[in-house]
Amino acid sequence: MTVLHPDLAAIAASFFSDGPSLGDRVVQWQRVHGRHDLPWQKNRTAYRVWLSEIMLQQTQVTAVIPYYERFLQRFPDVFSLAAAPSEDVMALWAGLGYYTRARNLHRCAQEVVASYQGEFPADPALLQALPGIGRSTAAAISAFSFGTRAAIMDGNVKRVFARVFGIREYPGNKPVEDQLWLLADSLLPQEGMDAYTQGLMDLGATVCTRSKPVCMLCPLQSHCVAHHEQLTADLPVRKPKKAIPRKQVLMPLVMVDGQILLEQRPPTGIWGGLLSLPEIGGMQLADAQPYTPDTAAVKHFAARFAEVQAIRVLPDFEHVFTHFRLQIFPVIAEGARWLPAVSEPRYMVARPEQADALALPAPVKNLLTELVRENTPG
DNA sequence: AATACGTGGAG
DNA sequence: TCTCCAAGTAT
Repeated sequence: MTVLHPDLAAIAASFFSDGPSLGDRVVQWQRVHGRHDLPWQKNRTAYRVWLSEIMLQQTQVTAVIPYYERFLQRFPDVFSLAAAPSEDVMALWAGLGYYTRARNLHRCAQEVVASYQGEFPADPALLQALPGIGRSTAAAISAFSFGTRAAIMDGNVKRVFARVFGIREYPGNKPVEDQLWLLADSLLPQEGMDAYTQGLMDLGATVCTRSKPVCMLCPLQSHCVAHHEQLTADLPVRKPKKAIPRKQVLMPLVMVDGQILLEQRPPTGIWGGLLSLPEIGGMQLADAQPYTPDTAAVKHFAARFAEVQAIRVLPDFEHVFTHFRLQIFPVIAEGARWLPAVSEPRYMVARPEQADALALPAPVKNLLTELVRENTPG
C-alpha cells in the first residue's frame, strides 16, 4: 500500500498553517480569475461535460472548440449520438486525432442509453467503467456535473503540483504518479469541487504555463517550492525522449471519372476505423535511405480496381506522429472504368470534393483537398 | 510498466 | 526546422 511521502505531506500541511488551504485558494482564484466562458461551461449537463472531457484528452482547448460545436449541433443529446451510424461519428471526429476516443465515445453513449436510461451515473467508479473514461476523466465529469469530491490528474495538475511541491522526478513515472494521485486526493476541498477542478486546469493553462509561468498572479506562489528555489524552468522534469523511427508508404490514388478509391482501415492501429487511401507495402526502410516510388507496384495494385491508363507521381511529404514519422508517396493511377473489386466491403469510391464530409486522416484530407484545388480553374 | 495512439500550437 | 507536449486511456 502506497502512502503519501512525508515531504509532500509536510508541504501540503503548510497550506493550512498560515491562511487558506490550497483547495480554498484555488477555488477563490478560479471564481475571480478562471475561465467561465468555454463552450462546455454553458448550459452544463453531464452529456456536454462528458463530450468535452473526451475531446479534450491530450488535445488543446482551441483545437477542440470547433469540433465540440459541430458535434453538439449534430448530436445534441446522448440518444442521438447512440443511434448514429459509426461513419457519421468518425467523420465528425476526423482531424481531432486519437480515433479510439471516437469509437469509445460512440460505444459509451450506447452503454449509457442501454444501462442508465441515458442518464450518466454520478459515481466516478461507474463512470470509469464506461469506454474511454479513465480515472481522471471520471473525476472531472463527476465533479463538474455532480460536485463529487474526486481528483483529476491531467497535464495541468502534474505541472502545478510538480512545481508547488518541488517534485524533481518525471511525473509520468509510475511511482511518482502514484504519489501525485495521493496528493491530489488529500487536497480536495470540502466545497466548490467544480471551481476547484476547473481552477487547477485554469491555473495550469493560464498562469502556471510550461514556459514563462506568471508566478506574480499565482494564488499558490507563497507556498511554491519551484518559485522559491527558482526551479520553475526545470519543473516538471521533461519526459525522457527517444529517437522515433521513420517509415515510408506508397499511397495509390486510383481515380476514375473524378472519383477516387478509398479503403476502410482496421479498427485498431494508426488511424483505426477511418477511411483512407490504400497503402502499398512500404514501411521501415533504413533511415535516410533514398526511396523511389515503385510505380509498377502501384499499377499492379490499381489494376484490381480499374483499367489503368496512366500513372502520375505526386510530390512526397512527411506526416509526423508522436511516435514515428511517416513519409507518404502519393501516386495517381488514372483508370477508364471501375472493376467489380471496388464493391468489396473494405472499399468505396468518393469524389475528392467530399473529403470534408468523410472520416479521413488529416494528411489524406489535405492531399485530396490539394488535388481538388489544382484541378479547379482560377 | 511501458508503449501505442494524432494533430497542431507555441517558442 | 525542431522540440515539446496538450483537460489520458487502453492494453
